Amino acid sequence: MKSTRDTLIDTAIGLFLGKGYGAVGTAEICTTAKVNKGTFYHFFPSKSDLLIAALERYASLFQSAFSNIAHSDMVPEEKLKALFEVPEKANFEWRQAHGFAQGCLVGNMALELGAFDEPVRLAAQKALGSWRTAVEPIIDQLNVAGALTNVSSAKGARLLISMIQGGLVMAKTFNEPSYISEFASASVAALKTLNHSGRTGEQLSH
Amino acid sequence: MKSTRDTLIDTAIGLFLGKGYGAVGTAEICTTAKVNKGTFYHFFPSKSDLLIAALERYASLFQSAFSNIAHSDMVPEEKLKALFEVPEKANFEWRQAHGFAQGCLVGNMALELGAFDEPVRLAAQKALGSWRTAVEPIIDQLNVAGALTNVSSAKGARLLISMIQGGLVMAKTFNEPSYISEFASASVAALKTLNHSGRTGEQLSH
DNA sequence: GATTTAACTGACCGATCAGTTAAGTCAATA
DNA sequence: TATTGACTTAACTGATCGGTCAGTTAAATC
Repeated sequence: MKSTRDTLIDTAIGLFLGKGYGAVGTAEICTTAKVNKGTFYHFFPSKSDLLIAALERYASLFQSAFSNIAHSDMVPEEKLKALFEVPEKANFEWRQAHGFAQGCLVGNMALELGAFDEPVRLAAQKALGSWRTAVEPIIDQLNVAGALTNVSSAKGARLLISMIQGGLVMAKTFNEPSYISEFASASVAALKTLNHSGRTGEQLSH
Repeated sequence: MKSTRDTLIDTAIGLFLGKGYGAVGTAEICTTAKVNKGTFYHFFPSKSDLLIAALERYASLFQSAFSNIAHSDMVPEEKLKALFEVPEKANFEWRQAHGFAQGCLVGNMALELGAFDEPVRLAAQKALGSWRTAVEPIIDQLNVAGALTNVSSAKGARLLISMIQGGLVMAKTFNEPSYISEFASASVAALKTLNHSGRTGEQLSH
């Protein structure tokens, strides 16, 4: 049996994904999770703190998925495609169940609250950072395989996360999840433009 | 002297950009615009309708900027870079004034409300569509110049809008506007992967 | 100068908001 | 058996929400 705290977090992930933060009240969270108001505030000092816990769990879910891909036995180019397909699959399933694309909790919350709720912005920043880190090994593998030349793994991974987030915005706006991976195969060519021809061992500036 | 209606729209653009939709009340909009509650509802049937008017104005502002670039005398590759620099400049200026990156009203609202407020989602969809259309001539110019081979202008332009939106998510999350155009120069290479080698005059499938 | 119209006023409404309070349940421990 | 403290309950608070409404003002129209 899932703990009450975990139930609240999972309920929050679902509701915030579906209706955003502002449009979901604590009362709705409680009735959905079948928990009383006081129980909510026993576990979380505020609605905002629940959101941060939700962001952390959501982030670790996708971090695992990205990390599994990075350390799988696919060839690096296949890994890139698989990366884009993780959120795309989630959005297709969500649309099947709810009628619309969900986007990504981290991107959604960052755009809704990031400008004035600093703890939330930092949680989103940490989430995207963790995803970037999970993806970095793939850039290194492409460097080793010769597909790339000494591309900064941080910058290369950031390009991938940025492209995925761009696709998520398009997917949610057009209610079309396939926009997420539409340009997955274009990402390799984009990465190649980041090629760095400095001496081996030299500190990268990016 | 700006009309009361226009004042409300401009005020809404600023407030919704800064704090999102849910976190801004009609009372705050009215006091900021120095307008009474009743006056607000004389011009707009609801808060949501004001948002849609704000989205339309915001969209046309950037549509003009993109269109001007497309029809300027720059070489096509310079135009691509200039495209990314429009929102980047806006975000730098906003951060200078308010301490944080604003993102983009269209992307922000699409992610916050797009899942359950269909008119807003459609307004955002229309906005992104108008930007895509404004950008399409650049793809055609790259085709003519030989930098691209028969790339679908719709798909190419969508790649650009998608990459810009991705950069905007990164910029707002990390409060770092330079992330918007970080991969502008990588976009040409990405566009080239869309090259289509079908017979001339053949209907493109995308 | 009578009438109509759009612009505008500000008090007001019920609903809902996030969050609080205090009483009680119950399993683990002493 | 007594005590403890994590957990749960449900009624409650003051503030704020989006939106309404009866009425005022001033300029245009006849």
